[in-house]
Amino acid sequence: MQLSEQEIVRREKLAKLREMGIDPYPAALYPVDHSTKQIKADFKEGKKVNIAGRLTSRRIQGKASFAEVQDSEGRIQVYFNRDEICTGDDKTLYNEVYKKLLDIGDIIGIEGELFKTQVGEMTVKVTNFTLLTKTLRPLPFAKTDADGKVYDKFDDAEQRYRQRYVDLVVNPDVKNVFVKRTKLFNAMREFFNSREYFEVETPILQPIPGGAAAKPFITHHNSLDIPLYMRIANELYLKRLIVGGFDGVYEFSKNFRNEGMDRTHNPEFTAMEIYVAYKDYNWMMDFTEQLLEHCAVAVNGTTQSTFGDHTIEWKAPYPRVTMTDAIKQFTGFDITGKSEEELYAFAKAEGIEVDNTMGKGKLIDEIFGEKCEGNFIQPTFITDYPKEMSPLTKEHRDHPELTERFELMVCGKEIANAYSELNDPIDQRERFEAQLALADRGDDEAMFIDQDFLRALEYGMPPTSGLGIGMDRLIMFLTNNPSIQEVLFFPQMRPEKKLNVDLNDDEKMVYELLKKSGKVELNALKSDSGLSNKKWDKTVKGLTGKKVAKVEKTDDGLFIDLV
RNA sequence: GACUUGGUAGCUCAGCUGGUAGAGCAUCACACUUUUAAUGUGAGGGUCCUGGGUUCGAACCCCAGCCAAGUCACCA
Repeated sequence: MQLSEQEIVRREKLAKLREMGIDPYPAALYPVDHSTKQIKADFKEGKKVNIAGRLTSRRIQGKASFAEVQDSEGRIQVYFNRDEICTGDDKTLYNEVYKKLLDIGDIIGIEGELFKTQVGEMTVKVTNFTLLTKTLRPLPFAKTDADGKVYDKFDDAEQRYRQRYVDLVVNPDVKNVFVKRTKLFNAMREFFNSREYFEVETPILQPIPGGAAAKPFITHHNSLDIPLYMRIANELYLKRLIVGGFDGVYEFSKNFRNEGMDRTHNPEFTAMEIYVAYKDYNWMMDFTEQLLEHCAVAVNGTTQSTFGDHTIEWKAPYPRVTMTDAIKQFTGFDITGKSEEELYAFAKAEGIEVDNTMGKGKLIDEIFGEKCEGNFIQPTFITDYPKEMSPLTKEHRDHPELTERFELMVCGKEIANAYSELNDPIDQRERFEAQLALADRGDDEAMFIDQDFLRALEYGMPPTSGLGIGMDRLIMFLTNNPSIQEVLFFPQMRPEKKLNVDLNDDEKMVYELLKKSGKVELNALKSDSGLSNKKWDKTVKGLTGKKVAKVEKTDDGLFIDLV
């Protein structure tokens, strides 16, 4: 393994500590009794505290030193004074251990008492300290000047995502996004639980991937010797539970879709789905806007949030616009009663990319997606989707071509999708069959037929309304992050390629020559090798870099030898 | 999948027309008892993403590839 200079220095310090009888990774608990936040909130001069955290900066001035310690809630300044820490004649703990063997990033425990410096900074005067964990790699803490300007912020997206642990340690704003994420989940649970809806878990490995139109990941179960799919949605399982007699069930479900990745799509993502018996989609719209107002306040303390240039107002109620009206509003075209041919011709004329695998529903969806979707910035319910696009949704009570479905649009993106759930088992079977016909026509996302789900419906599901919310997207809007990777702890990345430590062919050849010759003058070996200047240079650098050979400069010239 | 941009020290970045690889912070050494981007002096630290090519000579030019970000396409 190639170590940088700083890593080598830290390993040497580690060994030195052990020689001195200091365990750099002690087993015993450290009796923390204050967080940095508690100290600042309830500051009393002279109060004794025990804190623990990482050393994030140091300002050493001879016999005294200021440093900062960061725990999970923030930072506080600590003051190390040689004669306070080392009351006797032996000044080793300060001079050696603190000044020379500790590094920025190390995790230490501090026993001390509170005071304010001449400048008024709340500070812990250290009376004793304990090394709790030595860190072997330098952590890239940023520095902030008096004007609040940040220097050397660790902000390369690739490095931050690949090493999220580093990102979290050094970028408090990043950590805050994830704190808010969890607040969002907690707020939703609280909202549902207070209404006595029941949190459940349903299978992630499914024999039939249902409940959405998407490409699944496929895996294989060895004992059963069958293919299994990772779920693309949990809808059909939750509805089975409504059949089973629960009045309201919900689940935060990790879903998996084997599709493209970009700043709004990760192969695994989290949805929340809730189903409530004896309700319809009108009720669900009221419920949704109350839910989101509640969540916005729980996360940000206010009903408003900022996303890019937009200020989003989450306060209920939200406007409700039918899809037909939305299309009429933005294109002037009335889709009511139009045939597939007429819709196709209109889409074509508007310059929308369409092809003949598309049925009526998909054409309407394309027109809406192209011409309308992006215009809805403030939370808006778009209602009454075409039947063909909604195979799990009850037919609209007044318009047989439409369904009782809504999507909630925010900043031109869908964040929620809800129906009056289709509970007519015969209609449901026909809708699945229509999906099969679409699949035959070339739509590779059309749904499979889930016979067991149909059997469940045949036993009778009460009228039910269901809602799905894309949790990742919602938290993006609530934390002003345009990229899904910023709201996932560990977004999917291509694996890092491992460095090749084996010798390549040229290096092997030179290695053999060197083995025969022993220590030899550099240029002589170069001509023996027959390599070009560039290849020679690469090869020798490769060998020395891998600690196989070494180059020495003496008065007689440059020599190379095996290590 | 297409296009654009980027990949140089632990971090953030500079690097001219192709001519010995730079800065700040970090690290190391010395000084320094209330600092706060501490300060002063000195030192060390590099697979310039990888592999080819052009050239006397490549971080830089050319070709191929890898990784990422952004835009678009596809897609909830």
